[in-house]
Amino acid sequence: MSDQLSQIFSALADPTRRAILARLAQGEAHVSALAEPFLADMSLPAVTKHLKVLERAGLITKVKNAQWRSCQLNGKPLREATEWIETYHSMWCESFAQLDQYIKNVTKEKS
Amino acid sequence: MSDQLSQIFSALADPTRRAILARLAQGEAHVSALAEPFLADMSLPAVTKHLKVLERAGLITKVKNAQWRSCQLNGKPLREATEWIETYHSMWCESFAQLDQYIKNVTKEKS
DNA sequence: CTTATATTAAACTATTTAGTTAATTAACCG
DNA sequence: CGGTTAATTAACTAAATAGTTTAATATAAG
Repeated sequence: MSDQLSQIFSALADPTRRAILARLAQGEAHVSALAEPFLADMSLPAVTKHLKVLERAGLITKVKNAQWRSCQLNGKPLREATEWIETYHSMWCESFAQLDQYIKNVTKEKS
Repeated sequence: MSDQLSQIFSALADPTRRAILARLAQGEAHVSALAEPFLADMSLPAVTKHLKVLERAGLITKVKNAQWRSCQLNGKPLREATEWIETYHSMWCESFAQLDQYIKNVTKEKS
């Protein structure tokens, strides 16, 4: 699972991490601010770990600013993820593969 | 990790499963045909498990046809995945959040 | 210099995941 | 019926994941 695309999708496969990204879509924020909504459910080191997953996937970058780490969202990996999906999704929807197959099945059954 | 969106992204976070989906985008296929390109690297039960992950995520459906199980791609979950990404990706790119933040930082430093 | 704040690291545990081999089910075919 | 093909299930193992608590680091501020 070491390829970039797998890491991106894997990072997105967690509600906490998606919520963090949603928050960052409104602008950068430091770790404590990002962690605050989750501290009822999990510890701060747990959030740190989620941030590390997002960082390894390239979805966020951290900028050191005094004792704070300001996190910001990185659009490129998200684009790569949608591009992968769109390639095959559109192939499926627009290539009439489904219809082709349907016709094949019908003709096979008739013979 | 039981929510639908997490299951979809988690299913996509594996190169074997993405390859299976890519194959299915060209039309339906039964299990042995799908497994064939991977049998040098893994056993048939391993492929069966990957298909089960895809099925649980709603990405494929299996249709029983004699002793074959014909698998076909299901577009809807892929659409849900892209929709989630696009919501936050476009928010990030078009809302000038980055510029806003930049201005805030600059003015803060000046004071 | 000491103390408080922000964040990460270390060490550990429980659960999930991805794979294995061997056995089982189910349908077809001579 | 008996054998073959297609696919799954069972039982197991190794590695990864998500969380915990405690300890460490680094910067700021009195």
